[in-house]
Amino acid sequence: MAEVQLTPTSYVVLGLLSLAGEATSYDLKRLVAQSVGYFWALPHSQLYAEPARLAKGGYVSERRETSGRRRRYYSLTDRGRSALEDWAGSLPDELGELRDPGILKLFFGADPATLARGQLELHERRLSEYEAMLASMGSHLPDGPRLALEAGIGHEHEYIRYWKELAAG
Amino acid sequence: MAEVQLTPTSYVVLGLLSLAGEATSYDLKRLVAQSVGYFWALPHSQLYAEPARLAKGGYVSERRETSGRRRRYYSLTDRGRSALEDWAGSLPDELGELRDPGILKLFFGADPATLARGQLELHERRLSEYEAMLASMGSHLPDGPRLALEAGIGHEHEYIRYWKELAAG
DNA sequence: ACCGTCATGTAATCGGTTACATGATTCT
DNA sequence: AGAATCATGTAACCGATTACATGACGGT
Repeated sequence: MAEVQLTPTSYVVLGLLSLAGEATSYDLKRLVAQSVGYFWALPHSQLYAEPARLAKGGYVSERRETSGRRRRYYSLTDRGRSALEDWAGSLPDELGELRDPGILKLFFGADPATLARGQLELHERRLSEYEAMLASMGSHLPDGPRLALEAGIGHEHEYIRYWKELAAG
Repeated sequence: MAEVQLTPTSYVVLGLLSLAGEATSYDLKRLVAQSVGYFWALPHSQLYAEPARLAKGGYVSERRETSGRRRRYYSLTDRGRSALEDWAGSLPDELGELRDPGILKLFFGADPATLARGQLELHERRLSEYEAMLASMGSHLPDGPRLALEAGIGHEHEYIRYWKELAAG
């Protein structure tokens, strides 16, 4: 059982497995797209590579179909579940960064008004999507995912406030 | 002159060189720490590797001291300046992601109130830093950097509003 | 039958992170 | 003189991105 480093990607996989039970990489891909993906996306190739890595470390177990597609089904081991709980139960060591491509361009000389109008449109569209998600599934969403979605909505409001001011100027 | 892919890291380097003129990797390291670093950090090793990469692509030129420390001084070439302008002048193709470690933990089961109190403290500290920066250098900051800083401040306010609500619950 | 999209992966490359290393200054 | 920090890099590993590839299935 090799030593594998647990990255945020690892916890996304562990977390989704804890919600979904047994899942294939393709299942994970769809789950990401429908849930965390809106604020923490992963390319599907990672969802093939990462469970394999986690299996090496003993955090997940693999069961493989013997016929047909021979799909690999992954599920949490005790070790995996406990790693996930430790992680979720501890305070983050550091804050995230804004890392917004639009703000980076602004920093290095983009024209504020032009940029702002473009960004505004994108953020308004995204806010609508988030609000549609909340309206449609909000009530039967677990607390964590719902609160995370509300965080996303809050930040979209802030982006819109910000770019609107610049779009005017 | 090899084909090198221009990443956000590349544009940070190009952008800083356009502001600073000639600079060494160490100069870039200090510049990042005092400017973009607060919303888009880079490890110092990247500030050694990336200018070398950019030189291969003809975006920057290198001049090396012949005595003493034999420092490498980099500066923009015409190609580099024009790549930077093209980039800054075009609209970002896609929006950034929130990618906040705290929100990720929240999504996967962290206790909201406990987490919120921790995050709140960190964000309040960070907000103070940003406001101190704005107060001290705000007036003689170029538009781009100042607007970027204001974006950071706006998002910190939003984080504080958000976590405060959860900290109470 | 055929075509498109779904489903399921693998391979290659490369940027990024982490760790290591060491000469020069500055402070005590 | 010694310690600590500044300054300046290099090396190794590895996670992430991009591209390639192909069998299954559902609809026309």
